[in-house]
Amino acid sequence: MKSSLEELEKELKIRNINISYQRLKVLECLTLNHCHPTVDQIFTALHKDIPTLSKTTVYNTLRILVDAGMVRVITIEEHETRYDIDMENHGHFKCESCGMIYDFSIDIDLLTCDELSNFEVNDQNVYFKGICPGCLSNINQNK
Amino acid sequence: MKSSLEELEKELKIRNINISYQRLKVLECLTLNHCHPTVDQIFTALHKDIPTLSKTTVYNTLRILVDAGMVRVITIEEHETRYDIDMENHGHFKCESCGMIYDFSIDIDLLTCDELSNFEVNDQNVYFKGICPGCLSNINQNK
DNA sequence: AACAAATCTGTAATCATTATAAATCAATTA
DNA sequence: TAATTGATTTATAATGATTACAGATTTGTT
Repeated sequence: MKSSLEELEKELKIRNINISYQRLKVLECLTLNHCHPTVDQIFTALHKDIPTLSKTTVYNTLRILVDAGMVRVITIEEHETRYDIDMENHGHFKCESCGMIYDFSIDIDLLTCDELSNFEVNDQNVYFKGICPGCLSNINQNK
Repeated sequence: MKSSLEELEKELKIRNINISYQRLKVLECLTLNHCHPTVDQIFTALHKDIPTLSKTTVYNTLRILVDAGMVRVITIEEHETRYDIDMENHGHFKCESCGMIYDFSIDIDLLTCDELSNFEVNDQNVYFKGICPGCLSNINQNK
């Protein structure tokens, strides 16, 4: 897993994205916390280190990273856009009780769908919702 | 497939939703056009028959239907909420060229995911994006 | 140091959705 | 039929995330 600032710089250079402190920090934020943050969460996290940071910069940077294929957009819920630096194919589960988002692996069989054999598939998203084990046991304890 | 207004009335009664002309028409619109319409598309389609219709009513009705489990929300794209009356488990493919949304069947294997064995899964959405066969052939012809 | 190009910032504008309150409608009773 | 009650619909205003934009700042180059 790539994590150091130097490696992130390389990743940007490969994709012809100019380097800036803000861009590196947004990338670092996504890399360190694989928590699928929202724009607000990224902004709040970085604002401590970069008091002058503008939310517009966070939006702009994320658009650049998404367009370059380094980051994917997650829209499990209406009005809750999140960002994920893990481009490997995987599913997202959102707990409707605590709001936490979990990654899970998905079967390659899903990809080989006869019906779509004549389609060019560029992007795949699998979103589940429900209750996570932690919240399930809390609910049971309070009974 | 249920389609007549009478059958839609029954469906509403079963779920303890009071019947109104607007509610029936929204339901009918979703039933006749399995095109996963947006709020605007529903509003525009019904406005011809119901000139007094308010967009707020469309929003309110859809919320009631979704809460009752008769309709599901589709959020393939940010800022493009669509509604689907087909509650059977299936995937959605959106063509990035023509914007059309296609249904496709998904494998039951997807559901039996070991990692999520301790999770309570209440909702599953599979969203693909790419280019549909029609747009692919257009692109090839124009080469 | 000066210049040009890119990036960042802050504010204003946009647009879908939600909140709210008054108007309308439907059903019931007198 | 008229009055009453409750639910639904409507129109408008408010909200909030995102985008547009223009000026300020930074960076790299000569």
